[in-house]
Amino acid sequence: MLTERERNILDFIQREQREKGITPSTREIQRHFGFASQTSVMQYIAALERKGFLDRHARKARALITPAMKIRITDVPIYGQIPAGMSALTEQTIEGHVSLDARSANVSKNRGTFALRVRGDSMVGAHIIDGDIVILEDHKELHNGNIVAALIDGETTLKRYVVEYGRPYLKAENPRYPNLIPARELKIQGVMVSLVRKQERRKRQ
Amino acid sequence: MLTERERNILDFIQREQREKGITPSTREIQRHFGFASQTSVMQYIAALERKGFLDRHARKARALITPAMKIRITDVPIYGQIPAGMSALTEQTIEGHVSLDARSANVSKNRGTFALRVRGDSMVGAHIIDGDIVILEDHKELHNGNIVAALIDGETTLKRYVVEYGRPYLKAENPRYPNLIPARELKIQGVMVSLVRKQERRKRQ
DNA sequence: AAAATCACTGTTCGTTTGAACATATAACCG
DNA sequence: CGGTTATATGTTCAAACGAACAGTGATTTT
Repeated sequence: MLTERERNILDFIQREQREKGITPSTREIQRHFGFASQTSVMQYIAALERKGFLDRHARKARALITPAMKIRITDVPIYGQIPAGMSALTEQTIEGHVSLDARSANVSKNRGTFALRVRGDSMVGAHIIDGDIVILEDHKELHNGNIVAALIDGETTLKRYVVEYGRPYLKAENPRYPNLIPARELKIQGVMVSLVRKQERRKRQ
Repeated sequence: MLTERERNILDFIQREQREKGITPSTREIQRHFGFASQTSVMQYIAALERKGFLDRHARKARALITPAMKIRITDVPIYGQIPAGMSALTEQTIEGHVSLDARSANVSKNRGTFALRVRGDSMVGAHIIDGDIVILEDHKELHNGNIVAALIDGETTLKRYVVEYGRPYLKAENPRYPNLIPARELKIQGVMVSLVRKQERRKRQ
């Protein structure tokens, strides 16, 4: 699959990355192997990329990516409270981040993925408790029975989206909370795709 | 230790590295934060380096190194069923992996961290349901009330560890399941530290 | 025998990138 | 009030870097 030279160059790139933390530039590779021309390296890199052993960002410096580091980790921002309209989401309102691999979080790429820290116990019936981090996606097809983050009176709440007799409403999964029937329009901010719970040490809940 | 701006910039660098595989250039950071001058970024990077939150190779492109990067994401193996004794954990019994950052998963370094896919509804009272992935740690101090994975009759079960009148037993968080009082010894395989739930699309649960 | 692949050289181009310098403002501290 | 720190702006420079083009020669494949 790979020629010896290609193998050596790939090894060098990976070793450099492990040891130095950054991938070598084409000229560093050139120097290490004693090439008189940098073009040689360009050709090897192109070959490695074509064969799928290397990924890269074109026209950027030190932008080689070795397959070892290609674990698909998604970085999801956690919002304490989502202000009116998804457009207003800025760095300022971010409480923190959760990072987890796309598969376990069941997130798709290129969808607006965000997270909310759950407050209160209005969703205990769906086994979502206070302090949980719920991961949601914008631009996702909304189905009956999905758990959603919705904007009600300028506040974001987590509820189950239910359509009954053709009319949608928001259902709390706790008998102590009322269902919300939208007066005019229902602003859905995201559909729940997964949940992360950090277990507290002492407290029993 | 760090100012808010410094923190934000460090976060951005780490996030970019995880998502794109390469660290951002100073001008990319500049653009992201809307600085009019690239010098601003240089100052922040110098500050972060001075304070020990960032390492770098001077005069090289994209040569920022985030020391935290290397430890942040933990790769946790998911076991379908843990066979007798932790020593017997092999690759064969691994169902998959979850990767998430140590902070959100609240895992410590150098502890045996592993995950279990929950089967059945014996822990619904603790809001842990069928299909959930529970992340546990071996070698963790065991406290009264912790949720643990324990080995009972060659089978691994998830239960709450309760000590009453000086005697430990395993409590199911579902009235339909009996508590387990250990006959001889209680083999605790891990203490729950966090939970990941993948929300199913159609099914309402 | 022609075509393709492998393994290079030498040179040029233009962008990307880190670095430096001078300057400014607002907040806080003693 | 002066000194320090945090937070910037605007400009310039040189080095680093990826990319492209036009070749050469040896080996292997068709």
